[in-house]
Amino acid sequence: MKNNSSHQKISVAVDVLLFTIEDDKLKIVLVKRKEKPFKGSFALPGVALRESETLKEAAERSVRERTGLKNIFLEQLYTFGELERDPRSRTVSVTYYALTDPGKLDASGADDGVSLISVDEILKGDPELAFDHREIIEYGRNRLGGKVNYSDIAFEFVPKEFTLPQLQRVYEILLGENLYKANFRKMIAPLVEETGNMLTGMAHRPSKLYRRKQNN
Amino acid sequence: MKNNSSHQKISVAVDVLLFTIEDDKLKIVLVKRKEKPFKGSFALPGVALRESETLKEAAERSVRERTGLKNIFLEQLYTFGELERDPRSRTVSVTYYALTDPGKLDASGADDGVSLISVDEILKGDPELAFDHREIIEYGRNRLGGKVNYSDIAFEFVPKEFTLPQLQRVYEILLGENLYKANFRKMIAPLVEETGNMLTGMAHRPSKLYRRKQNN
DNA sequence: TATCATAGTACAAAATTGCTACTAAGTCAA
DNA sequence: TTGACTTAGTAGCAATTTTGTACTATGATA
Repeated sequence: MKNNSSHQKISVAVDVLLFTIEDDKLKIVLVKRKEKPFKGSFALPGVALRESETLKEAAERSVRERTGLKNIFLEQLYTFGELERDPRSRTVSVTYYALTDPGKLDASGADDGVSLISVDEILKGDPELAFDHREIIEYGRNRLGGKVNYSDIAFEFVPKEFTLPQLQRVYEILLGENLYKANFRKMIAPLVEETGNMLTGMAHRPSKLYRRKQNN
Repeated sequence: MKNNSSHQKISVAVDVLLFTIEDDKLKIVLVKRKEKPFKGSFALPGVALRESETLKEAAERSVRERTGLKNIFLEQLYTFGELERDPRSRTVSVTYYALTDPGKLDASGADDGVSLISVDEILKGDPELAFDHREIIEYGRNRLGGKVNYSDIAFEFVPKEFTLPQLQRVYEILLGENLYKANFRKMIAPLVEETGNMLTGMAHRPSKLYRRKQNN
């Protein structure tokens, strides 16, 4: 850590990958760029880091300015610093990933110009994104897949009260493979408790509603 | 990602946690600061990011300038951006961790002012480090512990030819717990192959030397 | 009221992990 | 030269976890 180069020409940006699951698909919030370069292309919501805010605060601001969401799950992902990432100037981008259930996102009153796009489609190349944002999303997608197994991130994608089939579907989408119902329930049982309510009106047998167990 | 703030007051540093295992202890390379602030304290080796280099290149440069080492294992750890990290100016520090076996480090002809310090001692608070470097090392130490189980980082701490007891010791130090010999060998067997050589002159039964299997 | 589709449970088979106890081999002291 | 010592390496069983199948339960719908 030195400060010998007194005139700094390197910009610091904070970009956010805001994931949610809707219609059984992993999706991400993108914004349509209104300026060059990549005018009209989709890009990750991001901000320039201010001197008076921490990295995480900048990430929270980015989410809030675009979607109105506050207090959602947010963790640092990776920092990208290739030379030609941004044609305007040398920019280092610290990325965060945020998770939310689609209900909160709908209710939050997001900007125009904010879209929810299927991550699978993006990774196939459609639509093409601005900057290196497709690669960033690919990296984030892989991280999510890894994190499912040794953390509780799956809960971030469902409402406070949820059914086990719902939660299992989240696991399956994040892992990209189907799970055995019986095994899934054994695994998840210590983490949840019944609310006493049922999810009815769905045709067929209704399922019990659970909530996340707090302590433990 | 915006560039509306044309005069950038935020510095970008790249700091490296260079770990090795020596005398059955996890150690880290620190340098003694020659300037204020924290003059005389130990700190992580770091550099200011140059406009013409990527983050990883800066990390490599930091390792090379201090220790002479090239081509060692290097991965990004985390980016620290609290407001008061550096009393001189707002500094975002992108950190990398590097791993090496102590043999390479000895042979590389490191600078004066470069020390190998026990990580356990540092985490206990002795010696006290400059900036927030103790917290960074704590974060890196935890990451190492987690990574052992689902990656091959342990191999980075041993020479090209190694014995299974040596490798097991590395696992034990990183995990902080003892492993059963028989299980360890079953787990590691698919990853290694015998070289045909033995490590002799050690008193007691000599052990076979192995190398890492390449493909697979 | 029977059928359908999904919710939820019981339980065996297979694989892995945890653990103990053994045999093997070189050094060193007598 | 030999036997004790200490570490290297292996065999194998017990306990647990994971994998998988097959069943029963329940409300909606026709």
